[in-house]
Amino acid sequence: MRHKGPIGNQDLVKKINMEHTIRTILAHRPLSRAKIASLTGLNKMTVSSCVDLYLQKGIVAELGTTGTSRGRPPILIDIDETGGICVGVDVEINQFTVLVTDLSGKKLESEVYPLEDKDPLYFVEAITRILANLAGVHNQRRLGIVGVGVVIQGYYNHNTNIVGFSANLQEWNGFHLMEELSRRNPSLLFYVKPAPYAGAMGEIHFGRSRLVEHLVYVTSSWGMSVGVYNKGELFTGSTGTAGRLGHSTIHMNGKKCTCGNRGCWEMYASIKALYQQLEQTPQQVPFADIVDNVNRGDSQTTSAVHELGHYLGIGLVNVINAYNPGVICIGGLLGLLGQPLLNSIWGTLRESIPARFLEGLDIYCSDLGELGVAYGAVSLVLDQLPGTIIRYALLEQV
Amino acid sequence: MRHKGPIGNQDLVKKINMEHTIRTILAHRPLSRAKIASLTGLNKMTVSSCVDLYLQKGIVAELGTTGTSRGRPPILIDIDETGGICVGVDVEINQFTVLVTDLSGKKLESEVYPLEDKDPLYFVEAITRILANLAGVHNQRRLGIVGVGVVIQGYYNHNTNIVGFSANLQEWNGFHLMEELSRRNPSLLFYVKPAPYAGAMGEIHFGRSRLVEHLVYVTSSWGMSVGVYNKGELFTGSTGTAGRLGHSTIHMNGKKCTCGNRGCWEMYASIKALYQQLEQTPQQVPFADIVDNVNRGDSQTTSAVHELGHYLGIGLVNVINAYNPGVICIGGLLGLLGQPLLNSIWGTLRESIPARFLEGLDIYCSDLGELGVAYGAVSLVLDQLPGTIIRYALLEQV
DNA sequence: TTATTTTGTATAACTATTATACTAAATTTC
DNA sequence: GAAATTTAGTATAATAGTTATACAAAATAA
Repeated sequence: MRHKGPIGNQDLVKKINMEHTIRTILAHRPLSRAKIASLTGLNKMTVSSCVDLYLQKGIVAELGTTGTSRGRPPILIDIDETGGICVGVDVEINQFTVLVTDLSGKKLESEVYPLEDKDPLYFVEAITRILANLAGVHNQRRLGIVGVGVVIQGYYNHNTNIVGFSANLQEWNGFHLMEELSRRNPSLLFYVKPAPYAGAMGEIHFGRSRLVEHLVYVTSSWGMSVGVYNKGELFTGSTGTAGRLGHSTIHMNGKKCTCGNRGCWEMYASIKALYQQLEQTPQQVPFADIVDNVNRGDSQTTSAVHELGHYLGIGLVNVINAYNPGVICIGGLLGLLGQPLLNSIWGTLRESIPARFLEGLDIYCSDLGELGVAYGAVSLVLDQLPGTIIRYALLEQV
Repeated sequence: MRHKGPIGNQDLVKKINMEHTIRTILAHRPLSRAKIASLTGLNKMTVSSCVDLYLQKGIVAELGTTGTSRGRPPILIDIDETGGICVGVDVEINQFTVLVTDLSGKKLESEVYPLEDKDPLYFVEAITRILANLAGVHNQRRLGIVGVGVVIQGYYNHNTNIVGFSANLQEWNGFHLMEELSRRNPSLLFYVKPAPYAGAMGEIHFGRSRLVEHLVYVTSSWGMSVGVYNKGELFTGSTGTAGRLGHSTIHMNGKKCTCGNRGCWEMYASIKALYQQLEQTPQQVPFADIVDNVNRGDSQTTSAVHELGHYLGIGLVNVINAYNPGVICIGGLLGLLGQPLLNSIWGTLRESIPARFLEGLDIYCSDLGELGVAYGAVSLVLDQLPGTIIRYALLEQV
């Protein structure tokens, strides 16, 4: 059992510096070689050699000079964002959404497909056809499909690559999703994550939390869960179920939950709980109407949302104590409730946690909108993009 | 704001391979050069050159040959565990314990000192004298004091290096501990962590969890808190208060807590709660007597411990959902309650979490005994030992 | 005694970084 | 308007750690 991490040699050195270079370009583009050198601390020549490699492979391009300051004008380098596409797939109960972006994350197209059959193999076959079609349409792009992020209902065991437990799509339980996807699409890279994890990653790449190191993403569509982003990566726990807080106990003698436990957070603070409080169903009152009612100031809805925020706040006490995040993002349908919900949450937090533990904490509602989860799926690809690019650039032959 | 991680050059390569070498020696000592090469994947010559450097500096030594298999007998290499000392300091309310070990973590000596003055400067002056004395006593050791782990009451902000909040030693709140320690001991490396974090690290280095990747350490001496170890490092959160679960809500309309919140876990599952349940105080009945009573089967104590385990279990539901650990270790005084407590915990867990989320989970009571926290302090030093050794070995001049 | 096996070293080739010197191309100054 | 200055980028040779090859050392097996 050998010690972790690659061994040190020239290949590793090259890889590391190629990574510094591409990450810096991605973060500050467009950029001159000189600027890359000063930002990374790399030697000018090292930067030139890395950039040359990327240029050769057509991954970056020279944009020409811009004469702003004095001295020889810099040649701006930029990634060719049209050189490949990212695919994000959000699998819901009755449908799945496919979002296609360029390498900068800019949306190119999105489409919703029905999930006609709950059998996961149906999905695998369907997405395989869609991906084959996308590969054809975008075949002039040098890098093709750089990765496919798949956001699933339920948990995902990253050790076994098996769908762990999906309350909404029971047929998927125990399915070897990665294996089936990879077998049918051997040239493609897949990244599978549960929705709250992808939500967290989405906020880091597309939301208000670009440079954040510690974020917790809270989401409820019907049940509830959270995703934890910590110092550059998702906190998954040993088998991929970290953040299953919908079933954490906030009221030990409270309402009986479907999971068998009592007083689960999602019995009080989920969309499900909100509908119960309103004595309505989504069939009777679509969630958009509830949002409208809150924004209009409807008293019954407002008070229900206030109560929801109170219970959300109680659970967030536990989130804050458990993870000590710098930022909490409320996503999913919950996030659409906006400021009224936040006000209520803060009221409860201030009563429940000494102020020193709330200092600097930012809580906001996601503003990624309807495609939020699909953007989360794309962010799984973007997160690995530097590695993908480097591997391509360092290939011996094209 | 430049991208994280060092840039790639030959120095880095050397450092990486020196690290592979020393970590492999530490993990499998004693070891031949050939074995190091095969374990690490490094080239034989690379291993030879790294080992030579360590030999030159006297950090490792050749033990001579052992002719087991056929072929030329290997020369065994081992670290000189007497080449330096680790110091661990456990600061409690009225006293502090200093544990001295060799580089393998073997205890050399330990001593308890009274904390005569609550002013943190008193402690700083006292430990400075003790360290100066230790440095003198062990001055024949090449590396001297390789590090000092300090375990404090309360939290510690790793960004500001200020003691965050200490309920038991209020005088320490806001104290620049690291600065004061380093100013007086400029040649020493200090590692400061709250007790539950050090507890977790101690289990990884000294306890039953050597190769564990995901561990949560739960401790109560009076209040409660947890430390989370995740994939090689402590999970601290953004400001170092992650794991403050003693004040997480398990009963939202429950007992009023000193923190202002209601239904905090530690109102039900801490040593404090146990004494309240027993209507006793530690002055009347030392904790050791409670442990004796449980082991003797005293009915009142047994039922109180059973209840404690039930409440612990409820909070552990939240721990399991939040962190998805592979191992939970019960430490501090709580851990002394042993199997009766574990039985009660498991009873509650099985009622509260579907079995699939408990699969493979190991829960045990720490068996590190009285010096457990002090060993945790030493483990903070051992955790950084490879880095310390490498820095020393790569120094230009001695 | 010889062949084989395994350990460890010596040597030269390889390659990415790096320091130095240099060219390129702009603005500022005189 | 020419010269000086400043900044960007390249060319070249030096440096240094890994690595492949060959080889020496020291044991067992045949």
